Amino acid sequence: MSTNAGNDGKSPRKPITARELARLMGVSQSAVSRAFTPGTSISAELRERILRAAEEFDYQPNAIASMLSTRRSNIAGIVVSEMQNPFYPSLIEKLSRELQRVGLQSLMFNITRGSNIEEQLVALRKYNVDAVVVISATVLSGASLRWATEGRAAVLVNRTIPDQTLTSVSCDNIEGARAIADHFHAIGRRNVAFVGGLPHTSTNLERQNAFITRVAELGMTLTHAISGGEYSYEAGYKAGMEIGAAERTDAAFFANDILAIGGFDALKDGLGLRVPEDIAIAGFDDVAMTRWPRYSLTTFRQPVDAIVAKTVALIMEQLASKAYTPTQNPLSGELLVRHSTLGAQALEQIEASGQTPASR
Amino acid sequence: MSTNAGNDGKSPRKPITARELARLMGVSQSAVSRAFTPGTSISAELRERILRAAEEFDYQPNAIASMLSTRRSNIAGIVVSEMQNPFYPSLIEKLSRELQRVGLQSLMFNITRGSNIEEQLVALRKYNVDAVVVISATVLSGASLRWATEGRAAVLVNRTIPDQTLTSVSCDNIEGARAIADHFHAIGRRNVAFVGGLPHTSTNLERQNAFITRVAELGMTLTHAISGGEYSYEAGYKAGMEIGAAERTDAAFFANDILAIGGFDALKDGLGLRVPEDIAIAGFDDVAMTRWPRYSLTTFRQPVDAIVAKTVALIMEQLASKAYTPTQNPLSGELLVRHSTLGAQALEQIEASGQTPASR
DNA sequence: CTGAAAGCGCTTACAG
DNA sequence: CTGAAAGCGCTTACAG
Repeated sequence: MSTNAGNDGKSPRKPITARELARLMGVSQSAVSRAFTPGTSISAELRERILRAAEEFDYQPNAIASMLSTRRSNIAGIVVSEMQNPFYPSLIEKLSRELQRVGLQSLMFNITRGSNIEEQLVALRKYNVDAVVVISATVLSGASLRWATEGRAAVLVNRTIPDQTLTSVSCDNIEGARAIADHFHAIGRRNVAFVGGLPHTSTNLERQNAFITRVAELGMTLTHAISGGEYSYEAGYKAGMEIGAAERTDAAFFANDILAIGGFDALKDGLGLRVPEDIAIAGFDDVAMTRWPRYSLTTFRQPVDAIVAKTVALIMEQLASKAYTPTQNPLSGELLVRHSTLGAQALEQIEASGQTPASR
Repeated sequence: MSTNAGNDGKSPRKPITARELARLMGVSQSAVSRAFTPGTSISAELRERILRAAEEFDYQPNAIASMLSTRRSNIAGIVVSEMQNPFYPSLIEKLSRELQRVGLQSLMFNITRGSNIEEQLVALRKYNVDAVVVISATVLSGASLRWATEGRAAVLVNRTIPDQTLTSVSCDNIEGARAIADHFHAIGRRNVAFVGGLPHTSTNLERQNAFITRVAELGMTLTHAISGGEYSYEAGYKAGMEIGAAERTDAAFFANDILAIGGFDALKDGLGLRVPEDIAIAGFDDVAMTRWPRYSLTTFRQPVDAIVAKTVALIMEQLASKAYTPTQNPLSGELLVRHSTLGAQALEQIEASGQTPASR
């Protein structure tokens, strides 16, 4: 790091190149390049000398040039859309951190709904990203996804495409939704409701189908199956008002935590019901808000760290091999039982007997 | 978009280059390049012909090569750190959208606290980003920021460095904190508390100083000045318990909404106080949660759209001129009075008389 | 281990 | 308006 007196913003000073550094040192430009590339044939001594000089002259290899030579950009494109759900920012942050660790910088591609989506995806190809991670339940068709990711490592996170021609990693939604249904049954509830989020997304469909199926298997009654239309507090609130108005439902599963929290407020504050005595409420994801004492929401925790780790591992694998077979990777989560489905006393009993998931 | 039968993931097929397309068409490679560069001298007819052929052969200019030639990456690095605060994901999303609109793709750099920060910043230089936007209250020193942004357009969002040698755009924290103090005074409160977040950050310091100063000017008593240590629900909750225990305070200003919501829950649920009758609560930012009926939190709205627009405008300006003078750009926000400081009746009265900010 | 040279795929003066 | 050619700053066979 060198100071640069007189630089008032934009650089008047061009960074030094490998060739210039080489000339300065009386070595070849190839040597400079090799000094910065691990595993190349260069004596430890020369490398040392070059790295020291580089430090002194503030030289750094130009990544753009090296991308052009190697046809490797070391960039991962992360395709995201709606970030309303607090689950995603934290997932993205962890993912980008892990990618950075294996040498991939994250280029974010924000897909705006509505506008021409394919046009937005061309950037992925233009920038020659080595890998793409699609974290987005949005309206991208399987065809455009295949086109955009063609020739590069690609993983879909928390979404799948029907023909499964692309690798995906996700929370096991079926396991989760069944666990919630089982839990409702175990605490004696028999009239249950389901509230969905963004229709036509795989997360939503899987949670809905698995829940409804399990409810039937257990002989419980499905009082409502409402589509919120989106994963939002407002949609959850509205659905909560609808469910509470009918007075029969004693447990409600919302397809994600934000919906559930909206529903919670509607049922408790909006309608004056007691949670969980009158109605038990469960969500999905385990976002930070669920742990607020006010909510203490029972939810199914998505295994975020495992999702991130698996995603990165699959990317590296694909990057290393020329041909691979797409795989689907549902990862196990964990049911977290909290106050919104169990009163404090019941929770304590269960915890004391050590037979249930922690409530943290 | 062409199908590519037999591609099972990684491409066996190299994308076509400008030279190949040129040969195919019997034109020069320069012509192909010009066809894709607006404002270059090429006949409309030739351009048309080339663009059609490009479509047919699925040709797209290689952005990496063009970066090397033009020494323009068309990439903006966005330096972010903690995304706990829901204010930031939405800011980042909008920013990246707007940057995309002016032709800059966003490369996200996640700075992890603790680990070597300068090392993390070298990527900004290696990737030759044209612009950098630092959205982060984190521990980056002015010196490392100057080094990392040297020679490129740079804007700090919601943070400043002491010597003001870098351009910054932020919400006018002083205006906001004063407005809150004035509002507390106007509704008859006289014993007020302040709760801060991340110490040593400019947002926190400005809000704190302006609030405390204004409180003194108005002759109110400052009962507490607590540092939460971080911008989190938990810190707010803890501070709320502390403030409520003393029984004197009738209004509390939390340096951001997340803190305020934690404080709200502590004061209302934890201690059984009435909000706003016993204690009025105000936050800062206007995140979505503040509009939840449960909270209806009075807050100072950051002008997010204006912040994004100004940031992008400044970036473009810097990109266009060789030398520029760093400027500080505090942008006006808006006080949103909601139920956490005014009872429903008072709110209605005020709204009817049309003399106050909307509560939306 | 080291260097000279070709090449990655564009852009852009320079001629015509 | 169009083309031939140099050059952006690296990497990497190829010789030695």
